[in-house]
Amino acid sequence: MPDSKKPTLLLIDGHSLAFRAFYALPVDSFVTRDGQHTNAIHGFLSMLNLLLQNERPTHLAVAFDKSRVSFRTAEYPEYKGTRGETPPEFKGQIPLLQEALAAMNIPTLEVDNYEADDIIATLATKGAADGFQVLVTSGDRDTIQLVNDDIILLYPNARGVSELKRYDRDAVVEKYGIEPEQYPEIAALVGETSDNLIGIEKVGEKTAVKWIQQYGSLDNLLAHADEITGVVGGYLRDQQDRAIRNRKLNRLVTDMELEYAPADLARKPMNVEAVTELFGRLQFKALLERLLKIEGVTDEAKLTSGGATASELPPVQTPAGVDLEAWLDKHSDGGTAPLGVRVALLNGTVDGVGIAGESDSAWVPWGDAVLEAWLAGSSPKHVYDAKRQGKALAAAGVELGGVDLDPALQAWLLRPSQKSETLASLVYYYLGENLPQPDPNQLVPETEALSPASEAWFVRRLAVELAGRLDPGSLRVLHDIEVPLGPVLARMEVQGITVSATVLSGLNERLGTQVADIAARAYAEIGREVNLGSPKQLQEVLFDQLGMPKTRSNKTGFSTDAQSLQDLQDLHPHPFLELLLQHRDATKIKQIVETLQKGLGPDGRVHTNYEQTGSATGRLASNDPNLQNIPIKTEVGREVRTAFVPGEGFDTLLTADYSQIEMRIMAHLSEDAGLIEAFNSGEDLHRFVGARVFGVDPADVTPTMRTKVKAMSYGLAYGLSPFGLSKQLRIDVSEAKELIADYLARFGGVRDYLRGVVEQARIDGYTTTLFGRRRPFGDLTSTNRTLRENAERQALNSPIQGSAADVIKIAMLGIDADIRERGLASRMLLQVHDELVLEVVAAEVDEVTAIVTDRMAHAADLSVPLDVQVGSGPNWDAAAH
DNA sequence: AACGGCACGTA
DNA sequence: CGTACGTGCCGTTG
Repeated sequence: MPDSKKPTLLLIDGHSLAFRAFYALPVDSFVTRDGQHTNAIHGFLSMLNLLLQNERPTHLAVAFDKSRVSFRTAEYPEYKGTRGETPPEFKGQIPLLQEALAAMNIPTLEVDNYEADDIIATLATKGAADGFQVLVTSGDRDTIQLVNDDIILLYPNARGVSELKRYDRDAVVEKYGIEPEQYPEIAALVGETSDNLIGIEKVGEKTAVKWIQQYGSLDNLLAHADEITGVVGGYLRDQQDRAIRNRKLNRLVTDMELEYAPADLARKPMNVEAVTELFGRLQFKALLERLLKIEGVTDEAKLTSGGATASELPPVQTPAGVDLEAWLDKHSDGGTAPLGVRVALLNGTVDGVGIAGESDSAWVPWGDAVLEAWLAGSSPKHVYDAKRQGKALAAAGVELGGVDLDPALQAWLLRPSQKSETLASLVYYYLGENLPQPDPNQLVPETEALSPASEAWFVRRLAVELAGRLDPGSLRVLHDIEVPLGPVLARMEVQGITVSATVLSGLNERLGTQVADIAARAYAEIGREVNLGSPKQLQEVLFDQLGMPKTRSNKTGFSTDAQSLQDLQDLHPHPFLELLLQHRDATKIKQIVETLQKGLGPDGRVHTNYEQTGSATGRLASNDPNLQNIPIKTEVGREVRTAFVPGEGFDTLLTADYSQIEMRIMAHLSEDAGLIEAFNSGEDLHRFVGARVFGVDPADVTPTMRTKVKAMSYGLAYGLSPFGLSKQLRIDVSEAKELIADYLARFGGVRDYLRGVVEQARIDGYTTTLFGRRRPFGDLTSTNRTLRENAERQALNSPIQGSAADVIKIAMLGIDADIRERGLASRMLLQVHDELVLEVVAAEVDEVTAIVTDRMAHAADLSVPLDVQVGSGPNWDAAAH
């Protein structure tokens, strides 16, 4: 056991241990759903877990080789030359491992031109000198040379990484018969196959040890080389250059310049949220639990409250009235410098507001007129999740004004694929500090919640930090689109949309009897009652009882999705299949109806929540309830839409949608002459494209041709494959392939553009929309095909979907501004990606139609017109044209 | 009670 | 083996 009086520094060779783990664990047993191999990561982290548990290091770091070249390969190009290509399954695992270590808050080091062992040697030597008990974990024998009274080597045995052999000085002497410092001399004489270092012929470990024991060192041995008798003596004299070269190469560097000193490597609490997220992605469930247990974490709050806040918090002042006015003026530099703002809620109502400048903070209880005026005014403010905070203030009667930066939006623009993060996790991630939080499960919290004033101070710091990390394009999107959109969305949410409870309950009742009726008939067909909603029970019915051919397989057996059932209907017709499909349709719509009923507020309206940071492309997401997936495709589905009606005091619902906005954006981005002409010609798009693809007159494009071309056009922007297209159109793969080839040949600009998007993204590491919104991609260079191709399709789609999202958001800003400026009563209620729904008073229909059409059509200046379809009616279904 | 998997609604 | 979402149910797990 380590010396208990000394701090313990654990140093790990990341590559060497990960590589050992890779070979110790079966590749195929550790693969995520996405096809990412994880055996090396899993093995490494298991080992790390054991080490943390058994050795209880106080300080910890992991070193990696930066690349395969180092000063050693520069000196001797054959160094490690026998090592083959890195196995493709291993390659992507190192970055993920590093990500895991980062989430666990374990420092990793890598330095150009040096190997991990040099970093370890430097830190170990320094650590020993600084009074640490040092533990080195490496699978490289060269590290034996580091062992001394303060440094112990933990070396993996043949069984992989689950057991580590402990080498202190005595153990080395016992095993090799020499002192640790002498080990590299032995190795130099014998040679090291794995490093491609050839030793002296006929000299093995026995001989080398004997010589070194006798002469004390390699230098002394060579000085007395003429004393060695026999054939080996001759070899030694002839080949001594090899030994000298080997000794030079296997000497570890102990005086590197490093960014960390041993004392900087003190263990820090891990970022539980990031670890949980990543381990979830890697599907390491048991490992996560073990890790949390070792860390002594039962939940996140405990951990974050355990960590100290590194910064000195500014004192919390409590100015009021005129003092507050002076305070605000002073700390905002006369209203020019933004202040951090944090609204504190107590039981859902505003309790007060924390405000902070660079080094001062204030708590102002609610009810101060100066505060309210300042919040409503245009003095610049940094507010985390301004939409939510603004809604809380609005409920208390104050419209939040002057929002300058919002860290929630900034963090999303920086990493749009990340699930939205809490203020605490952002503080942790970007400022490296802990935001103390009380444990919500404790009645008497161990940790006091941080004052809203201090939270505001963190918000301001975060905003500034994140602004510094955003590129100019993203900043433009932030300032011109996302920040101003917040209050627009907040108003839409608060307003909600009236839904007729009568229509819903009538529909629900009808669907209820329909579902029961279909179920009864289905049971009759198979002679028993099963749960038609259970894929597992359906599999029994279809494949065992009815003996139908097997469909495509999934994790729990064979698929029973609609496509598979359709296919079965062709291969093995049975009335049960049709009934099952009908049952699915009816229950699905019934579910949606019931969700809407539950969402109906006392005001008779449904208030969705728009997740502004909910998508990776820039789209909005809607939840609680989701109003972006209300049925439209079927007759009954559309009945749901008839329940959406204008509210009290309004006369009609107005819908406005972009027709083929993604294709138009593709036409613009690709500058394809044919596609641009298609949109400028005024001809039906699919007819025009069909004529080109099939080489006929537009008038001669048959419905089949049009269907094919339409599917093709929509699929293009998603990275559609011949296989996928063939399945959708129920045609041969060869025909699909031909269709794609013909299409791309006729629209070469599109082909070049799509190819170019992916290539550029591979180079840049991100894609960009029309307005500068970025989406980073890591897997475009992955050697894992599944991962890479997924990333390619996402990269293909992101600028198109994302630009469309930009466009409609800009239109929404314009519409909202116009309506408010003109003091109209009509209001914008819903956004469904390419469609807006407004409720309008009769007298304003023409004016609102004009505003909406104009703002939508002119939201972006493209090389093709943006066509907007507007309709109005007594309900959402009727309003759609 | 929480979670993964499936299925399916929208653009 | 087509992008982007959210929701509900089932069945398993704790």
